[in-house]
Amino acid sequence: MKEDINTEEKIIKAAKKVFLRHGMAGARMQDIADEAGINKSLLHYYFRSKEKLFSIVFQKAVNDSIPKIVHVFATDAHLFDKIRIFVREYLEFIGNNPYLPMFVMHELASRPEHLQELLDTIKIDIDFIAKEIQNEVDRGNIKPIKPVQLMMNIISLCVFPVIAKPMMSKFFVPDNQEDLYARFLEERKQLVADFVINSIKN
Amino acid sequence: MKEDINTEEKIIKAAKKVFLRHGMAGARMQDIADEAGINKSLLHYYFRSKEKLFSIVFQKAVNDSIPKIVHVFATDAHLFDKIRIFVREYLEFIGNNPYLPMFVMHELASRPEHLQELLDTIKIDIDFIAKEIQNEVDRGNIKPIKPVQLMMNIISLCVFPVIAKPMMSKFFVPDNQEDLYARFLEERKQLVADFVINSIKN
DNA sequence: GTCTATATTGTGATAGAC
DNA sequence: GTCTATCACAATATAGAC
Repeated sequence: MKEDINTEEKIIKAAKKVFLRHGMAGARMQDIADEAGINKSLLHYYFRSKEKLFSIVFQKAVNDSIPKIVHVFATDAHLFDKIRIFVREYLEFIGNNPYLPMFVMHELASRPEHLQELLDTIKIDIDFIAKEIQNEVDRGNIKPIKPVQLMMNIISLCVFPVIAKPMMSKFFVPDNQEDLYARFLEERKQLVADFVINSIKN
Repeated sequence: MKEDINTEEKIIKAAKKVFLRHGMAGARMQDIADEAGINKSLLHYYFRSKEKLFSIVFQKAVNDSIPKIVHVFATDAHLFDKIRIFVREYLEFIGNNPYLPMFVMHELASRPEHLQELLDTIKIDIDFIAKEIQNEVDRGNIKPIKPVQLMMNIISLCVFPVIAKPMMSKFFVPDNQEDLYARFLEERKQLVADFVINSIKN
């Protein structure tokens, strides 16, 4: 059974769920306690304050989501294959964590001064990806495009449709059917890579 | 001078600024009053409650942002030209209202039950755009793609880089220079349309 | 470690003078 | 219409028993 995990882990898991759905300002310590099945004061016993608890969740969220971008590109496959694998894996990951990107971006936009330092602890190297793309351009293997722009395009095509679901499903899916949007996203695991590769191949 | 506008307008303008940055839960009535240069109780005199004031701002935000998507496509230009014009105009619009898309999406994700009814008042017809794209596919003028997927791709490529700025600028722009990201976005007014058209043209 | 009870503060909302 | 003063309650945080 899952009841065996210790209280600290239970709290963090509950806090993650509540913070990701409602953000720092919208989250309630009572809701986190309820979700964890414990008393409110225990939250303060384990973590001094709401802010401290939030920091841990936020840090975890960033650590979980950002590095996912890189590891596929550290292989020696062909660029197009890397793009295909990345899109499939990243869409899978976001599909399982749909609130994560919006949470991080909303908090960063809402109070950048509090959170910039937390971002600064992240070490991530995208230069080697940029260099690989630039090489392909220089060799004439793909159409000219700035590496960062291509990277941004790929990430945009993956992330946006997931975070925009509540807005878009009304207009894009007849009768607002839940599972239809899920299928719409599923289709994109193949479609997005094709779309990108079509655009840059010579 | 701008001081001539009446108090009601001043309040709505201030409320928009504060709500868009911090969301419903993060916004403070005191901050809205300060921003409008008036007293806190005046807010309740003009608008009964925070929730009421929020509804007005949210409704305006949706009305402002969604219909922008459509009007370009109601002309009789070539599809590729429509895409070029749309991308340029929409990126210009979002550039001037960078907090708007995130605000709407965060609120919708955070408390869909409260806001779905506000969304329902929006009447918008994207069917004629879908039909036009489908026609181009059927005639073999562009590569096969589902119209809604193409539309989603275009919107993703426009919106995401703007709302993700606080997260992405750290990794995509050396030394986190403010104006460099602005130039990065400026480039996309040309690049995004090229990227899309390259991908679908036969 | 976990609970109940309580203190403290923040914030939306109202009353009433002008 | 606009202000000052105040209320009422929600939410974070702490004290102290067990």
